[in-house]
Amino acid sequence: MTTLKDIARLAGVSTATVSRIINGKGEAGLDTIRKVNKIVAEMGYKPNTVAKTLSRRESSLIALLIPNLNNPFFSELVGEIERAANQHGFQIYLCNSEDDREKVEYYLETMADNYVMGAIINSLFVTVEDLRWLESRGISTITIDRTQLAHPYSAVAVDHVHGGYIAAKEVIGERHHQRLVFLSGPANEKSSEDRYAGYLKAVKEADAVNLGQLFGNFDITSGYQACYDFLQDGTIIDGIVSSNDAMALGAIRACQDLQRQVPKDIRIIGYDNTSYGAYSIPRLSTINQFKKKSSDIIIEELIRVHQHNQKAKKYQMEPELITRETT
Amino acid sequence: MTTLKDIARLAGVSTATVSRIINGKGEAGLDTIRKVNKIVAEMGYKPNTVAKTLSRRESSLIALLIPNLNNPFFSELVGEIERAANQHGFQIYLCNSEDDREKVEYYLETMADNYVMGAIINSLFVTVEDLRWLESRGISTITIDRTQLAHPYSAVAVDHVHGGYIAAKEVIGERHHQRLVFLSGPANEKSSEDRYAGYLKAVKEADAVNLGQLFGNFDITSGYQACYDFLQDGTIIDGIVSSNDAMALGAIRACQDLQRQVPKDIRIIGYDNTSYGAYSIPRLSTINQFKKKSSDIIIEELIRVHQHNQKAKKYQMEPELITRETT
DNA sequence: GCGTATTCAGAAATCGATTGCAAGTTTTAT
DNA sequence: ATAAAACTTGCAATCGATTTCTGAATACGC
Repeated sequence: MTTLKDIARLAGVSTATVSRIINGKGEAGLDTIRKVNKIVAEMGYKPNTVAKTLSRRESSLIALLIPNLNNPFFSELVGEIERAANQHGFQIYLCNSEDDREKVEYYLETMADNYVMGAIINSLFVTVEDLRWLESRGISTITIDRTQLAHPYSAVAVDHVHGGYIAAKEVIGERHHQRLVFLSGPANEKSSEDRYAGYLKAVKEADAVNLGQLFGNFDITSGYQACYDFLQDGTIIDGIVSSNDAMALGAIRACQDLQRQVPKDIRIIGYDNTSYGAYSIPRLSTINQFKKKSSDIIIEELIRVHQHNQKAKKYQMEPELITRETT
Repeated sequence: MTTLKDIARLAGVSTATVSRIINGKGEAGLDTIRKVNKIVAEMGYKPNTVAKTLSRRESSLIALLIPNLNNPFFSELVGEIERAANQHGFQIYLCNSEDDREKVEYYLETMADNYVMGAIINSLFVTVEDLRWLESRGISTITIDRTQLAHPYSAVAVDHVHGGYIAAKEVIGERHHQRLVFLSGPANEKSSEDRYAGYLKAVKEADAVNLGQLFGNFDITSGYQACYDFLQDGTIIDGIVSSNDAMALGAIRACQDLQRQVPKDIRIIGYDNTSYGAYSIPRLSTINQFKKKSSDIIIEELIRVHQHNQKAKKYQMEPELITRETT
């Protein structure tokens, strides 16, 4: 492999000069620049990433900490973030926490070890102290959605209160005295609680009855279980507002198994707008979260804060109702 | 941060000695070992990953090249591989190629740049030359499934011919003169073609009629489209054998939209055993691929070949039929 | 023409490890 | 007791960049 040294030797200058020219830093004579650039091009020289990382104490990786990949919301998000990061010359360091504090700690450490430029955090098990620790290691952070944190760093979140509100309104429609349940994520999960707050507001406004929350962990099996257990004894309800699509899909299946028709007997709405909901039977109504747009914002925010040393911002995305067949 | 130098100074020995002790390499006096270890523990010293990578020209990353994350087969696989890699102290460098040759090239380069220890390859756009190039850069490779390559490196694959065979047999059952179509992945996709071969064998044995292949790209939308277009004009078929679960789910939805009952009019089987198929309406019969076991094998094979310099092996996994409601 | 400001470019330290070589010390064999 | 073998350990080079400091060369003002 060609190294900086080789280029320097061939151009008859020092490595310092070559480095400066390549990075467009500081000064250099016009003809020196031309000569060096020519040789760089001829040799197809590319700086060694690892050496660069070591000496700058910063890599071109962005850490992405998520609880799992089974939930299509996350897998789709990872894809979008990867794309957005790529456009700015960054790669993804995937950290799959499985909602396990030990794995979270492991990954926080390896993020620092690898001098990642920034970290995108989505985990129930990351504390404000963790974010501070990352900051102390020169790592910018941004939390996305589904976190329960109040912190001074960057954040992108959908307006979940509003999302829960429009979801519940869609399920209720013009009807009166509707009996509803809220299919929630893990207890203490902030975004889920926000949606629940919006749901409660809609319930109140519409003179409906809230039969409480069912708790799941965002995956399809947990949604199925929670609904099946709840409906098994014949409890009559009119609608289910779910905290995500996967659990809603599980809920549909549970209704089917218990001979409740969707949407005739029970109307159901999901949250996230993942591709599986678009082709389920019946097609799932849901709330869209603009994953693509959020991803661009996330990456740009990280770069903005890190490179230009500007202060962190909070972003709020407006959720959007997508009506399909389950409501 | 504590560095090797600090430890060396505190222990009153050279960095060389500390390095040797930490890595269990070569020789060291028993009391020196004890002393150094004590100080290492006291200071909570952890070697700098990047420096180590630079000097050893090998990192603790394993590259994972996949076409996308939308297909749950991949997202579930990524999760399993990540888990398996972690157990051996490796992390994942996620390379999402989007089946785009340019992105593949980009990632092959960055793999080398980052001195990844090994690469797990699943892409239609990687050539044998690419694998050779990786080898020349000291990167062990293993291809998984869905590749069209004959190469001398490691590989894990399900016996897709057999998988296609048992899938088709399940759809056909004991019936005669069945009219079937095969819902395929992209043309030239080896594993899909293998399954097709197995399918053809079963068709022949059972005296059934093959109406040909429909092509998709493994995502749910493409499965829906392909089936919808094919069935729209009233063509009568008895069964669909799909190359993956996502497309099968799309196919179910297409049948529903065209008033064909599943499994009464048309029986459908998927492939991969992803979680969405377990809760669809009707529940999807499928072929299981042992993602977890494969993931362990993949990581262990990479380590075996790389660290112990042993020759590459090929692994064949036997597929397993999972009967649910669509057949 | 001379002092000063500005450019340009190199030497050398640094980032934080690993490792080949050689020297010094201890063991073992005879 | 002594030569040879086997351990321990340190020096210094290396991995491949970045960056501070400094000196030389050039430009500029008057």
